[in-house]
Amino acid sequence: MTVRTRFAPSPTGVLHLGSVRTALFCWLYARHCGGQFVLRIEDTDRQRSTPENVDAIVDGMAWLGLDADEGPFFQTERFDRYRAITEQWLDEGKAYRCYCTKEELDELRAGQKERGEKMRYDGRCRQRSEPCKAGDSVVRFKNPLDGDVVVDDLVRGRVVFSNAELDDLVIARSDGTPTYNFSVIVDDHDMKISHVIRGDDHLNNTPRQMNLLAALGAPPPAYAHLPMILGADGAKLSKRHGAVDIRDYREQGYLPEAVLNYLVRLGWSHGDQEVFSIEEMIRLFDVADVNQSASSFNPEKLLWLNQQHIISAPATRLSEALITHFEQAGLAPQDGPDLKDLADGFRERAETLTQMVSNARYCYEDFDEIDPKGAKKNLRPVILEPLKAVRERFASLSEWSKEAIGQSIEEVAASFGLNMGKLGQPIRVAVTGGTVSPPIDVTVSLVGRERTLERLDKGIRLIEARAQAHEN
RNA sequence: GCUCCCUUCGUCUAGCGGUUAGGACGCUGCCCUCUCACGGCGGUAACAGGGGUUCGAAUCCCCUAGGGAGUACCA
Repeated sequence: MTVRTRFAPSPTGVLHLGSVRTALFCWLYARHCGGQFVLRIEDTDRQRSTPENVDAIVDGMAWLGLDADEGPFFQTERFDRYRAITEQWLDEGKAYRCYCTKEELDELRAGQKERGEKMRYDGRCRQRSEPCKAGDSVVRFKNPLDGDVVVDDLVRGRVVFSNAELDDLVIARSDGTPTYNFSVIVDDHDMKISHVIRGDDHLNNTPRQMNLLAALGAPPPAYAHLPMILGADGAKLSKRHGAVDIRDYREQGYLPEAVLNYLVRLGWSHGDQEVFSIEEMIRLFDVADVNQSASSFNPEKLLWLNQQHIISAPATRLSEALITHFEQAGLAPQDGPDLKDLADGFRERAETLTQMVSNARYCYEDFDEIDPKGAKKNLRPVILEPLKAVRERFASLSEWSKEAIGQSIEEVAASFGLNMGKLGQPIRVAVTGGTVSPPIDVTVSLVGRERTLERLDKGIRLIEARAQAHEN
């Protein structure tokens, strides 16, 4: 049997961390098994579905690299198919029209609630024989009255539901459109889905769907219900924690492989391993290894993983991802060093790509002012002559390389009886305007000769002015 | 209310009858060091509670508590 999984989001919201985790597990399992992954947009709720949300889903999946083998399919394009089955079931007596009004149903539920009973439709229209003329009607499925439905869940184990707990659910609204549980099973069957991998919140729907599938004469797929992801405070994932558009993570400088790596470790593990490449995830992941308890979103760990992936990513990969962040920062890559060199110089000190760009700003743009504290501490008269000497050495270097630069600094420092720290930090402050940067040889080489000389001159003038002010 | 699911350090997790309960994030001490990082070596901190079963329970069973989901003409 070939494994076919599907990710079936509803475009009533954007693609967020929770839905991405579900998508990831579906995708990984399909890839792991050499099967297919299909994307299906469940847009039967026409009031709340929007084209913007469809874009958010499709774009988000593309950024993450969660490519579908089939789809996206849209349920709104399959209404004829659902209607045909509804009609057939009506003919076969597997479903019936229900004319109950909203008021009638509210009253029914209120009474049940008062008596402490389970709130459920009592099937009062089941026996109605005459094609009751008046008003709107919905179509309800005749759920079996007794017996059990057994779900052999891949992560949950065996879960048994009693049909007595289930009621006759609506499968077609009064406007003729299908409802969720119904369209899902028709599609899963038509699309030959072998494994339904979805959020825990659907476990309760599963017995209903299995009954529906049985009415269709279709064997049920394998089910795997994933534990939910909660917010950092243990409450339901909301805008406060991470239920934001997944594309925001791209904007904030996260690498998709880091996001996926973070997510795969929520509910799944492989020994002590924390960092996984996409290939490793595919090779090692199995839905049977997923655990059963909900987990909380931890932004710090995501950040750490992002840095780990930044550190290990090929420079070309980073340079491509960096471009959009330059635009965001109002910087032009051609105004400074090659992005690959930049990435190599800065990768160890950036948790995000946006951080990297902001840390490297002085490589692409001049700064107005030197950090006052750094200047006060490092640009002092004692360092004036060494700085001048370094400036001259830099000016006469035949080759502008990290090695040549480093050697120059070392030699000048030695000739003045200084250690690296005494000379390196003043250079850093003069050249970057701040006290933090990559190793000084790397920094200087990235800033470039022209800028370095200008900035050293500026620093030298500053010290001279200071010395003079001191004398007066 | 009813049905279903879940419960190991603050967080993510390992564990699948016998372990000094392991790893990771975070926090923290030290080392490395031209700054900041990265990295290395340590530290902090957990089996929700109560009953069983067993020679022996984090591991198996039951109860309680807590958390979550569903109970729609939402998905």
